Amino acid sequence: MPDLAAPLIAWYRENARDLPWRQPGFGAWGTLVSEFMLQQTPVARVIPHLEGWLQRWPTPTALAADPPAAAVTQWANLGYPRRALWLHRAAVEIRDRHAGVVPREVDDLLALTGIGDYTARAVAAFAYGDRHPVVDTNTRRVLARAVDGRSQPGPPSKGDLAAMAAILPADSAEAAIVNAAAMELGAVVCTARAARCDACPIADRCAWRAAGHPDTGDTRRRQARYEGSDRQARGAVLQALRGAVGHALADAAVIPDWSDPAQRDRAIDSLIADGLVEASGGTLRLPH
DNA sequence: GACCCGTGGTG
DNA sequence: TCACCAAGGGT
Repeated sequence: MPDLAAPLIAWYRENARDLPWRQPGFGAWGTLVSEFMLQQTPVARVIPHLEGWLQRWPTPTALAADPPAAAVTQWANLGYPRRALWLHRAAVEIRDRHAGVVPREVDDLLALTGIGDYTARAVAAFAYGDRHPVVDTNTRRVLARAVDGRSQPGPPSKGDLAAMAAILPADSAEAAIVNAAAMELGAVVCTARAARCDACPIADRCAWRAAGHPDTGDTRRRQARYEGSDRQARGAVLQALRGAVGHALADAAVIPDWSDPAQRDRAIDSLIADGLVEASGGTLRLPH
């Protein structure tokens, strides 16, 4: 396999975007919060929310001292509000199990609520500088193209970590840069729709480009339609409860005019099951 | 491994 | 317009 690390590092040093979590001394808690927010939410939408969150809760212990409702409200419209709940749970776990310090070991990070293969290694590599493969959707696409000669990656698998580990330099600081560079390249150059191969630092050693950019098919599952979905109903319920800041709402007063009453009830039940909503005495509120 | 989970920008 | 896409993770 051609050396991908060296050109990636050189390109990243010249072209990396100036993002908040890349500031020196941003800290492991800041990194952890940003990674939670970045799970399936675009960078541009995360940035405006990050500073306010960290100002309100500068440490895991500070967040853990407030009720989950505060986290879900502060989360605002970032989407997938379960992440706010899980981030709060992770903060409690960090306080109780790690004396309020974001752990450094991947296994300890993986044991926290809401942290999986990507986020655990992102924190260990970017906040603590340790040598781990970090694989997100951008990296998977870059590797699928450059190494496998495919237009899109296959389904996520454990093999993704090994594939990334195979191109990491021995030095841990350089390895962290290669991880970040692969993500960055996928985000701004080797994008899902129209790859800008003219601006790519590894175009001369890209298997996909060498093969003439074949369309090798797309195994990804189609995202379900949002309009009319249960997710939309859940979102509407939660938005109503967020607006009620703290106090409970009568069950019947929550999105009363929803076109599908059965779907409304189903949404509320599933939110209760997730722990995002509390029901008591015919009223609903965010969890305390 | 399949399916579920929000929200908004974009080509 | 509308399907696609986004620094994933839990069940």
